[in-house]
Amino acid sequence: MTEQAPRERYREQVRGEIKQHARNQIAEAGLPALSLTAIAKQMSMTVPALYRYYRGRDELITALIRDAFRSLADTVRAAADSGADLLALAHVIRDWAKADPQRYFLIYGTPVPGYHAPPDTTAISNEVMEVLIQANSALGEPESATTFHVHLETHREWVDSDTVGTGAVRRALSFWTRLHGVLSLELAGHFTGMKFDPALLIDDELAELKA
Amino acid sequence: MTEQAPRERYREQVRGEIKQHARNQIAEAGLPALSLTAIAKQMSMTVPALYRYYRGRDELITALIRDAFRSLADTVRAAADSGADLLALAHVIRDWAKADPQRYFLIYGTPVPGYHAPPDTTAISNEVMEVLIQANSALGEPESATTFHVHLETHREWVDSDTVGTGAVRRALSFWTRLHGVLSLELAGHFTGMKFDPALLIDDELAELKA
DNA sequence: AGTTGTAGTTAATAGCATTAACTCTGATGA
DNA sequence: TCATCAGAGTTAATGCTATTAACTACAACT
Repeated sequence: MTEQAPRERYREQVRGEIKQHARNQIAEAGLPALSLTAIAKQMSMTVPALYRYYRGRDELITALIRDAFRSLADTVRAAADSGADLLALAHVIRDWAKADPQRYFLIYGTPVPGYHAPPDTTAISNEVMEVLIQANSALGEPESATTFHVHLETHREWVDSDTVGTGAVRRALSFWTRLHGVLSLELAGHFTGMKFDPALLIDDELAELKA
Repeated sequence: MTEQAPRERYREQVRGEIKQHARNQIAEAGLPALSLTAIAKQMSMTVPALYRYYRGRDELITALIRDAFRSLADTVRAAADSGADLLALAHVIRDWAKADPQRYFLIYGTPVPGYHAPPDTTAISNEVMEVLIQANSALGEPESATTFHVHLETHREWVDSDTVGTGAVRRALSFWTRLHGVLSLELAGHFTGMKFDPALLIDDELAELKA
């Protein structure tokens, strides 16, 4: 088997370049600013040439969303594997988000009413959740069960591993929603004017999580 | 002083109609789907005629954002004035959001990098926060101060009323961020597949708030 | 060496926002 | 009452945007 790749390799190369330009545009001016025309101009190509690499604007965006999820999942898993505790994990995610806020919003921002992410993308999303649940399984189960805990007992089919306690699932959900709550408002600039440090609020919110 | 209004009244009437069509479009297909062309068609007008009423697409969006903030502030204040407790307040906000998710995202969704809301709009946003702080001042101050609490002591100039305790401010922030965390993920559909009831998660998250 | 697929082109279509220049009409002041 | 003036609405034009179709040229493979 010789190098049957040169054609395919070039293709992947160009696909990557297109995505890079797209990422830059989104990072600078948001998703609405993503323009195939602008990308083509930057690459010294004509616009229709881009259609050789992506079916259209939507497929390009979908690819970017998938990449973003992949990057987040890898980052979170790497941190968890190297023994980061929940607080450290939270700050790893925050750092990832702050490095490129629009990438975070690409994943967790305003949804487009019609749009449904392809199955492989939601699978990656679940990966993140699985890591969070695992990270939360270190702490034990609570002695007193809250209403939601009881509710979760009978609504946790979506969790892959049966071995993990419902308390861990519940804490993972708290972790995720609390972190996202602070982080998304911070990234969206809703705290500007209020001069406190969002990182400290996160610390506080997650400290209470252990209770 | 006679009826100097007919002209001005008609103007306000049309401005309202334009906004209504805009709201419908956004509710159905998101902000990117907002099209002046479509609005003009629905109103049997030509597109440039709309420019008599709004400087352009951006000013129309700004007006919608202001209206959304106004509606939320009024809703929250009304609930608070009629003696709703924190949990009830949370569900009032959730109901408001679920009635028109895209309106919620218009306010708290993905930000446009360049965009800064006009001062009068951020003022309304502060109104909401003030109500939340007041609602949280009913509960007393905690005996033990967390790190963030201490931090907040010296970073609360943005709070109008000096009489309210820092604990109330901290709880208001927790309330807001926890609610937004769950709500925005729910509205964005990130819980679909996980079959639990987000309302119960909110109850749980806010129950822990009292601690 | 000829065939075939792929990258790239040009040309065309259609939708979008925005501005300029114009017309008409209803209210207002002399 | 009539002239004026402002505002609503029009048409026309500009310049973006994405998308599709039809074509060309080249490079790989048989």
